Amino acid sequence: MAALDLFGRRWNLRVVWELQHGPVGFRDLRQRCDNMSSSVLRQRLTELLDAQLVVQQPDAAYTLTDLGRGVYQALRPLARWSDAWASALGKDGKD
Amino acid sequence: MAALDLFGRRWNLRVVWELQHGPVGFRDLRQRCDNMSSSVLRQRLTELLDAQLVVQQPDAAYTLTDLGRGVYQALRPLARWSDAWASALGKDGKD
DNA sequence: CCCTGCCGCTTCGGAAATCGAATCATCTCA
DNA sequence: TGAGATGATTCGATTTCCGAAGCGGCAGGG
Repeated sequence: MAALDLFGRRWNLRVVWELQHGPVGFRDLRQRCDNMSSSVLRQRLTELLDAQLVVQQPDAAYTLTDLGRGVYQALRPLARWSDAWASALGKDGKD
Repeated sequence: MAALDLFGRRWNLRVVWELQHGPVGFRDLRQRCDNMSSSVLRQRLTELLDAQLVVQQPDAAYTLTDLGRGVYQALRPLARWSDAWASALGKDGKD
């Protein structure tokens, strides 16, 4: 249940999601995340570092740990579902 | 990506998760969700009703739609991962 | 050396989300 | 009628988030 708490915070899911592409620097990561607030990004990264989902390389770039890659794997069904969700809303939700 | 936005809100993941057990009334649901704020629960339910993940039965109890059950299915890998996560933190994180 | 530019990161004031307790209207049962 | 439960709403206080400015460090060029 701690997972639902960790990922219930505003950018954590997104940060892990964006980190899939490999090591990314702070400013790059911020841009990938829709230019989210740098203060919040730092806070989220601290949480993810603490949760051992992310590590910081010697060159200061952030990257997923094995654990973090596991999250990404576990997130893929959700991504697949979101497609079904989008098409379901598109079909009968005439807004 | 809209999914990451919807589920990036504070209790949405948890509410869907708790709704898996079947139709639940407002107050019961609130208790299951760690006695979250009733105002926020109402807000989240409105969002989930709007997203067609949840419907309200004639007796006013809330329950998942097919779409909502799909989310729960998509969430199960994440739940399985969280076990691995917990044991990984338990092994080398001596706190 | 000094200037410019990029980097990770921090600070801070205002805005927005969340909390939590009180409250309302309704329904049921005695 | 009166007590108790329900779904739902309101509102002030607290927490979180935002976003822009700025810090120190580290290159490269003049």
